[in-house]
Amino acid sequence: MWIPIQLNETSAEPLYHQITVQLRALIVSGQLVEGTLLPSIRELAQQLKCSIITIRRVYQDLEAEGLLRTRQGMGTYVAEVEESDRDKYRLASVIPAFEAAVDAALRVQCTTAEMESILRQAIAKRIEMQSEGGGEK
Amino acid sequence: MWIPIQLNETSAEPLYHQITVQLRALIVSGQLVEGTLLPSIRELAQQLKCSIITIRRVYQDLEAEGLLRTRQGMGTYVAEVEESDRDKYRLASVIPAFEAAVDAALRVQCTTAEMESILRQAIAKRIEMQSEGGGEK
DNA sequence: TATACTGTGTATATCCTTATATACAGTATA
DNA sequence: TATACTGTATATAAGGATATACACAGTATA
Repeated sequence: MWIPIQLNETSAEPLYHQITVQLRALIVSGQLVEGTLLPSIRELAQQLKCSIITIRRVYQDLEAEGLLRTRQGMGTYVAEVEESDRDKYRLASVIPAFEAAVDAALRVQCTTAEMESILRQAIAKRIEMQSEGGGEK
Repeated sequence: MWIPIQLNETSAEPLYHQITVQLRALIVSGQLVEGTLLPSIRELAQQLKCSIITIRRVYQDLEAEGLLRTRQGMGTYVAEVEESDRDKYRLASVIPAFEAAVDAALRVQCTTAEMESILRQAIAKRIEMQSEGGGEK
């Protein structure tokens, strides 16, 4: 089984983190449905040209978040998530990022209006980059 | 000269970074006016109970950003910033933080409306914490 | 039960970040 | 010019993050 993950070798962002973030997004957005059997750590390690221990770390981290379920000898599956918990998982990575941004803004006395304006510009910029880059990271 | 900087010893955030962020905010918000002579690296190191090299790094980083001006033997001053460049400096740390937040949000298919809602909640939460904590970090 | 898959645990190499000491160099002034 | 301040340069200690190899253990099935 092939998983759409793109690694940026030049980035300072660590391998395991790039993989975790992208795999989490695939699960939490529903692109990988509940119960799906993921590739084995050796298989995914081969696909991404990294060590199986790196993949194991990713699977472990996501299991700790409750997004994966792993059984020795059998493999790793996408966990079943309560419909009601869905948004909690979806936003678990988003909310802290926004809080950090607000912190930075408050430190330099940004007004609420300014933050909203900056947000709109950031969205515009990113949407634009997405449509340009196509499938790129 | 005393500078209002509070360090959180327990935090994982490195010393030099805590100092940089708070000093930058003091400058960029106008609480330290242009031309002000900052405490010497030895003086501030003593106040914050850290090495002079740590303070030097902070001054160097902020000088690289254009916020400080330093002269061997004389000391370190708050740089004069063009009124027109003021916002650029103010927002230099804010915009990347918002872009990172938007990236995280787009990865899990957040809508613009969702992001705006999350932003409002984050602002509410932080403002509340600020007023509770008084002068705390 | 042999085989060929799964995940697991331990031990380790490598690199980067953080923070430091200490000796050096420029500036002002008594 | 001696002194007492400024910042600077070099070298290094200590810790954590990242990534790995390799030997071990569970599961399914021919």
